[in-house]
Amino acid sequence: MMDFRDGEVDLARGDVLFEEGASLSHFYTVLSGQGGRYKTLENGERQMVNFVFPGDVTGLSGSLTGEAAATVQAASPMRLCRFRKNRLPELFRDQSERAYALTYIAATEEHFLGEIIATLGRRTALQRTAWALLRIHTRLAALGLHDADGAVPFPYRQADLADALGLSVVHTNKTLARLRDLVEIGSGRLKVNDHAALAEQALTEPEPPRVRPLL
Amino acid sequence: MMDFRDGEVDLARGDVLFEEGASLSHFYTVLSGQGGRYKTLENGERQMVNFVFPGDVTGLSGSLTGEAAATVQAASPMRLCRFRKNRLPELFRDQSERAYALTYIAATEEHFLGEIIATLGRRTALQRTAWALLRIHTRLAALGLHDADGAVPFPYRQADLADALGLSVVHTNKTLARLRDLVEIGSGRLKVNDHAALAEQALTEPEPPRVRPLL
DNA sequence: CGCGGGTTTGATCCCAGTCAAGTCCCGTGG
DNA sequence: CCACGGGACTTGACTGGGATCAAACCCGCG
Repeated sequence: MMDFRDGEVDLARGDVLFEEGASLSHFYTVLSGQGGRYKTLENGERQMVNFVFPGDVTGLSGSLTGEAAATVQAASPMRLCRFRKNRLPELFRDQSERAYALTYIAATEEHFLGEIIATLGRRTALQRTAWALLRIHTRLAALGLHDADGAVPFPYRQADLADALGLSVVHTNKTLARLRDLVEIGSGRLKVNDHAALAEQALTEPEPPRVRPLL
Repeated sequence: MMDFRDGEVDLARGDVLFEEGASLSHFYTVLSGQGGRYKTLENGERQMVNFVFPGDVTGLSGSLTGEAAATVQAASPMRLCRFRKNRLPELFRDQSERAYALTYIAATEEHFLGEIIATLGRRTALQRTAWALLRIHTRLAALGLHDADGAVPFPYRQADLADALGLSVVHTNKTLARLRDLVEIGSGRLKVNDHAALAEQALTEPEPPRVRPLL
């Protein structure tokens, strides 16, 4: 019935959607493009909390708690659909299925974050890297974003990967070097040559990709 | 109006509420006691995803996605209130404010997890430890669980802390030793002697404790 | 008194961080 | 057309924080 959309937003690579600590009057779903969600520590270092892919909802928790937990930045040109925060109670009242879907998404997010925590806390650089590349590839492929040879768009720089994995850029590079015949990264694409071998490096089953329902 | 509660659950120290991977027919709120939410990796190591304190909701994401993301285990005797998963749509339909509150809680959880990720990814052992102790103390104190000298219940073992911080038990111990005049841990209690100094070690402002609304 | 779980401490090792040079690639301007 | 400059990626040498291994130690309990 009612349409809660409130316009679309276009971002260029490097544009910031919102900053950590900002109070948000909107939240968003990603229509296309990829980005990252960062926290910045006192000393200026960054930690990427998660990648932002098409279909993801972002800024919801920031809308609800009144303060964005992290900065969202585009890694490629992005297009997002915008929703007004203050119509959220209305949505919950009038469209409970959609509200349910929204909560489902938040719950799924939590699930992912748990895996990231386990990875950062307990896995070696090689395992983390293999795991992350596999996850990224699987999720994007599940969204249908792969081309004929199974390569998916990958606009991130090694520094971004390092921020995500909790590693230094130098060591990230050296680790990627060790995976070079399993994985090809270049000109904005990521291609996995040997899924099984990569999974073995990650030392964890691929665990089917859990596509999220769109809002 | 309608009451969605479906009984209470009592756990003894060490009891498992549910295991990672289980499909949950219920979710819970914690009435009293403390626990931990763990993931177990292939190699048998554990990573604590977060601590479970009174007022927390747990198992919600597991209910929604059909599979618990982690194991919840009691670190002290616990009492929980149980809710049926399959009445959730009903709740969303008939009591939108409560549904909203539930989503709010999930969002807050996400916020916390983001901080944990940043800590695991970028901070040193000393920073992590100080940060965690400070967080724990602040949250429990905000719940009113402190006694006259400001000590809060702390049923966790050093091994639990190590699992939470992504450190080895040995190194956790050595790090705690370095904090010994700032913090007293013993006989199930945690007391912070010098808040400011601890915060300095954590290298991050305490950031007021964000009490969560009960369901 | 002996046993077992948790804590403490020391010695040694190694993974990943840091520092320091390149190299490669591309866009800009002379 | 080529020289220059800057950003990302590589690679090597060295260092250090935290893991691992190995012993005690310290209870509370049967």
